[in-house]
Amino acid sequence: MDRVIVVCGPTATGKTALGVALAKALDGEVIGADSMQIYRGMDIGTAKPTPEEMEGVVHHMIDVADPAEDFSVARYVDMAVPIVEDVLARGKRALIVGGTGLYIDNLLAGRTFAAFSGKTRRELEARCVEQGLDKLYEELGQVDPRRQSQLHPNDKKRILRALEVYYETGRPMSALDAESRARPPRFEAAYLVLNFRDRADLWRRIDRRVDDMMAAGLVGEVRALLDRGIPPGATSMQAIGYKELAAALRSGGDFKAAAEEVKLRSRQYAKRQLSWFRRYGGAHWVEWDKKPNFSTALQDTTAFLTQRGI
RNA sequence: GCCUCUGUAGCUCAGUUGGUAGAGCAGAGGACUGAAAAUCCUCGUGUCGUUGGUUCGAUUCCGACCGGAGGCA
Repeated sequence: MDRVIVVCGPTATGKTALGVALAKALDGEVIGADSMQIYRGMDIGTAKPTPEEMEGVVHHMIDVADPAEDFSVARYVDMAVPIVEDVLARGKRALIVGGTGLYIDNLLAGRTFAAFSGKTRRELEARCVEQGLDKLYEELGQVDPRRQSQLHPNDKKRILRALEVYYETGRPMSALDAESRARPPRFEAAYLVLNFRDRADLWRRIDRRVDDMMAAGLVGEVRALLDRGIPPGATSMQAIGYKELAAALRSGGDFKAAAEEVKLRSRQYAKRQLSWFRRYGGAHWVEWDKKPNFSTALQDTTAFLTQRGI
């Protein structure tokens, strides 16, 4: 079984830098696991690694989609699996680096995805407006009671998705899930989770990073996207930093207030990421004290990986 | 200086015809297998500004005082 190294953690904890340091130390390549860094032209707001920050380490799964197209976990897995396989086949270490837990989990799990048209989802959206979510929740109870029982009646997004999967594949989503769970994972992984010991330090780091992004011209980056006609409903425009500034640009509003909003949303996002990563059993946590110390972290993490036979 | 309004959860406020109070936001925790930087769920005791008075009982009524806002001078 091929072993892969996952470097994850909430936003602004230094995943990029540690990933690069580990890649250099272990002769590895980085495979990004970030749902927003995949979009071209979204650099500042996604804290995408610059060529200098990459320090010559090969990075995959960054800048692989246009902000106008809708990306998804399915496409991520389709693209990333062959890349990881290729990296390993060349005898290199594969470092999965990013903060999108869903992408990480699906890359490692044995799940495969059929292509969807998008038509079914649009129809379901329309029906949801006409008939109401309750009706669709009921309908899900008919076609996939097991999935329905896992979902809260208010969880519109997942209810629609479950129905979409059923109508597109002809099979209940819960059955597909069960199959993928039963399958062995594609890659065995060692998990490194980065965090700050004191939450206040993480908050400070996030605030400062947003200020830096504003100073680096985030507003201009968002304006360029809007000028290109990227619709507000695009998946890429769900990104924190982009949706708030796009709203401010449209209303001729206050960028300072928008930046504060971005800080707030980023903190809330970091909290959600933590609750995802806390589930990873056997993960090695790197907890920064005040600020990251990459040289000790490098020693510490390589020792952990060696001990795990990686 | 006088008059009016106002002071309730970290913030913005609601409310109690006198029996010690509740929303939104923030915060905390959780979920999460085809949009995920998305989406969803759970969690609300705070000298009701301070201090006297009336009352069996006051955050609620009355007085004084201390903040804040506005008006008149």
